[in-house]
Amino acid sequence: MRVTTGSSRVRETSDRILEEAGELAQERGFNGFSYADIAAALKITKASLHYHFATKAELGRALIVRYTERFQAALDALEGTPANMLRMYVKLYEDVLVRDRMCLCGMFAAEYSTLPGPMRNELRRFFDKNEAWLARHLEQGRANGDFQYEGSPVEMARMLTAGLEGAMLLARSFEQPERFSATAERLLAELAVARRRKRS
Amino acid sequence: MRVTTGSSRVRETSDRILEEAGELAQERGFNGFSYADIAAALKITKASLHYHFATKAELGRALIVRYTERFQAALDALEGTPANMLRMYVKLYEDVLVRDRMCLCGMFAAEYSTLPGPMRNELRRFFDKNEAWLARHLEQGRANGDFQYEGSPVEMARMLTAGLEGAMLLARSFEQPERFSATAERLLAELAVARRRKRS
DNA sequence: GTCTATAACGAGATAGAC
DNA sequence: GTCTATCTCGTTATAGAC
Repeated sequence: MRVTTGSSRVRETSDRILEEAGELAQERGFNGFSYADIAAALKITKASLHYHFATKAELGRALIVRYTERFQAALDALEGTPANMLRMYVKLYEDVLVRDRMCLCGMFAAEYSTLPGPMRNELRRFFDKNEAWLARHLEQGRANGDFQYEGSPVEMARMLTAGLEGAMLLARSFEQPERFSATAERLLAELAVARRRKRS
Repeated sequence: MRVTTGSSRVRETSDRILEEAGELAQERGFNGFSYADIAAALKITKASLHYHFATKAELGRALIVRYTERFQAALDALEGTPANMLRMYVKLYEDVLVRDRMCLCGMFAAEYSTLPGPMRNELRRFFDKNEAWLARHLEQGRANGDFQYEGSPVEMARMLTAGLEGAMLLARSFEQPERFSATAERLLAELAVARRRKRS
């Protein structure tokens, strides 16, 4: 069994496949890229791809698992007050968008009805993890005075996720990443973060 | 030239094509259905479809135009106070979702990078019209006391659209339409509608 | 306006040599 | 683990008869 660290210089082929497929999926969606696209980019054959990921459904599932792991790792690395952590959370989305990509899972969510079952389940796990992280910090933020809002933290977490995913969708359609930032700011303002900042 | 009214009993073939294609597109996306699907549903041949819509890009564009017209007509039919009109606006989205469909344009927005140019332009027109309607009534609502919010009506309109489109995406992925309603309620609450209702 | 027939291509996937 | 070669099927689109 090989040790796989994030800093390994020579990447396994399967890693390079996931990397390339991930980029294509975030740009065009699961139904918007093919094995031929990946093969051309990596200069290997389609047959070789099938050695690593027998079916596209399997590849798709691996993409979500990997994306979820990385996202979770990024969240775990965040530190600071709840208000600042929320700002950094939004920044994670922005970093994706400026590269002309969508959140992988937001993309797949749109294609939900055409996705194979295993991918659907993995997709929900991503959003569940997101919701849990957000709800936790929204709750802490309300407790320590960073936030002021009505309703449950979970409800608010779902509103934020919906707003951010939707804003990415629209910003991309207008090819104006600024639109995302503007809407994200307003969403955070609803938590009374910005509102209190203006009054301080 | 034939008069086309909404109540005509015998529909033109091109109308029936748009109807069926529209349903397929709202369920599976533009890249998720084929001429074969439409042909099978309408029991005509693929070749006949091409007589009415020479290319799929043309069909796609017609779908957006039609959807935009119908949506605009539905908006124009709304009456009442700004607060009530907003509630009915949300209801329009809900009606789509309970039939296991997405907003056609929210769906296409996700596929934006794979859409032909003419479809992209038409897509933006839909969202522009939406934004204009929302901004107008958000402004009136703030003037007459229905709403309380900071920032410009356009900013708020964009936040609402993003939130509603995103909420549809997520509700469908969890196969829980209630999720949409809950998030929509919270979004409206941010306009201080529900908040004041609770306190009255 | 609808049909049959078919072209031309790209998709996911497999067999089997190296 | 990667290759060549091939299969099978689905896709958009067209030609031409009726």
